[in-house]
Amino acid sequence: MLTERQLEIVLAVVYEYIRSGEPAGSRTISKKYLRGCSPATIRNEMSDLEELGFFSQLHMSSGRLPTSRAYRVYVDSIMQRKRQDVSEADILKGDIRSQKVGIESLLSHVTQLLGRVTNYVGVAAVSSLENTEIQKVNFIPLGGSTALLLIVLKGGLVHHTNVSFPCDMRPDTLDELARRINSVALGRPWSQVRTILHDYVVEGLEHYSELCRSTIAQMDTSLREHNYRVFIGGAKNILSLPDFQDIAKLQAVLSLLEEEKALADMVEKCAVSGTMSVTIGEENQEELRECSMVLVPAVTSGQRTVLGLLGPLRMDYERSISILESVAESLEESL
Amino acid sequence: MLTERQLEIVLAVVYEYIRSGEPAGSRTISKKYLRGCSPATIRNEMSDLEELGFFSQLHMSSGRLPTSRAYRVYVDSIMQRKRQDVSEADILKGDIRSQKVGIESLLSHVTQLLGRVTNYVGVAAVSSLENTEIQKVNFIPLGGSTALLLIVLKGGLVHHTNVSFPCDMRPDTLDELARRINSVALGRPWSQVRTILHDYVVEGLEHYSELCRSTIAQMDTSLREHNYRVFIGGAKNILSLPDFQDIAKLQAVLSLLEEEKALADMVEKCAVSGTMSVTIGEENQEELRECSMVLVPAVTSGQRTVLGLLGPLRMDYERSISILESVAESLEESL
DNA sequence: AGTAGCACTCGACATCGATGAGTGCCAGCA
DNA sequence: TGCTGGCACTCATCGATGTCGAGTGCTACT
Repeated sequence: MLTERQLEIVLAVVYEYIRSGEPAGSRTISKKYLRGCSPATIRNEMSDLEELGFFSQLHMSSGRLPTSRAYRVYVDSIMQRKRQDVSEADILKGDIRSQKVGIESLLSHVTQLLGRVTNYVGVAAVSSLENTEIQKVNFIPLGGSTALLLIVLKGGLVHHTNVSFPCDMRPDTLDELARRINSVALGRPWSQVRTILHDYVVEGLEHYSELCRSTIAQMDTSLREHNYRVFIGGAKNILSLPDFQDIAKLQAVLSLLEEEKALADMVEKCAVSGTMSVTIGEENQEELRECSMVLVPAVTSGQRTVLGLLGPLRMDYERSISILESVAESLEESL
Repeated sequence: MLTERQLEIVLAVVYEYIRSGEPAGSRTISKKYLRGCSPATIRNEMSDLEELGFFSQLHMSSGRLPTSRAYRVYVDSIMQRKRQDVSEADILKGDIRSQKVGIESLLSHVTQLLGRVTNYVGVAAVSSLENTEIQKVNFIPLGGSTALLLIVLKGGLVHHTNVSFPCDMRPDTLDELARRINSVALGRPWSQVRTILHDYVVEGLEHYSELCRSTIAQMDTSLREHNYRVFIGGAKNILSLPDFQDIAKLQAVLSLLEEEKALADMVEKCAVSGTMSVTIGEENQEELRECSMVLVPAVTSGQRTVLGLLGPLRMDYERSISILESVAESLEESL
């Protein structure tokens, strides 16, 4: 669809814009990247490419700004090239290996690290339930007909939520309920436990079956809302980027970062696909129109973990991807 | 120290600045607040007050900006006046009462609510340990010589941390250890448990005494770092305030919000004093030079809870205080 | 098809003057 | 002594104006 030369021009414009932060004109492209063509030729091609939706202009007679579509071409081309490792990778790995205090503080630390070295926003998420083996379920009576439900997952992740029962529960009733749920849940992921417990009535004891089902329903709604635990590190970093000097853009990004749900959705997609994902500008939802998000999955003892970087459209995709991959790698070693 | 008239002028300048966002000049003050005095008189007084450190000028011949010192006088004067309730208080109370899903999500919801109605940053913190009765202690083996330590506090707050032992532990050894710690800890706050378990050796069984002490030490360091669980809501709000159009200021605030430790320190002071605290501009640490923080303690079944608002120097102290107090009140009812 | 040249557009930047809010100071008045 | 009016001065803001340079579109030429 694109000629060889058109492709080169798109890549050059994107590259130059990422490098310098300023829209590239035909002269620059001709001098720096396509010495064989005169500026006038480039101009004609650029004009065509603008019609095709790869470039936009701030005003008649400014250089060309790449659109999301151009970035997409650029990123795809990066992905095909053999990736070289970043020199700083080793330092990062050392830093991560020296931390070993449980998955949650580790991930929180990693997001801050990612944010610091890239100057973008570091993101990490771990699936708190759906596909991770359950290690223990426990009820702590809170008085009256409510109790605290604790679920410990295999990697050491703890999920807790308040549940209420149709009637007051004595502590030993709760213990018995926990024992029954444990006998089913142990070593199984939630997705299985849910269906098994739903049919628990076959076991006989009507009373507990009923309680189990009600509890399961409450757990389920709570967990659907918080299926991923999301960590964010270094949101302040993007303030220093020239791309976010505009307060309105900042506001959009920050409001997204406070909406755990939206982030969880993006993470979910990456986790199920199991491959790196780069979503650029308009490919994202509303608030992230001006941003790109790079996400890489990490395989950690059965838990779905995802690391990511949120940066401006003109983020350094090549470096971001390298860093994320090497951090994900050392995370996998650590867990 | 200040004459009656000087005090009036200070209050008027602060009030006018909070209201309009622009430095007030002598003419305005004379016309709006001190009709009895001519602008010239006000000028002379203002000049004196500037020397005394209550005002500063952006440039020779701009109106006077109140300094932290002037805000302090203003806030002290507000506190003495009888406080009238805000009309929106009822709505807030209704909103809070309708939520009842455990302390953590409640606080998280409250911070967002505070942020939304005031356009400042809502803050909430709850002391996770030191002075709250412990309800249950539990170990979950994580394989090898490490385990997950779960501590459930009276209000339903869960604290968990990874602990490691000098040797591999069998699950039943861990259970026995938990049983022993529970027998001491149940119904007591951590501050007591710490000293009791430290002397646990008298009980006899050397092995467990040693394990207890080692565990205690690890819990202690972990808890010293995370003694308060801090919630933040609506950081995006301050972006729309004219006071934070300057990116540098924003950066300072955001970097503080990411530092849980610093916030915890402020909260701690408020919690132990048990009274409302307003810290203004320079009274705060470095990053908050341009901000004020209002904190109110809430008494919730033995747990130290603190609610707060972080806003610009010229925040509406009167309204902020009223809102915080009524929210704190309904929080106390809810728990 | 590719190139060179030329006119045109538009943002960035500096300059200039007018305006208006606000100050400091001084002399006069109760 | 304390207050007031008057006056000169300062400084930010705003709009008009002009210049500069980067970059384009178009046309004619090879």
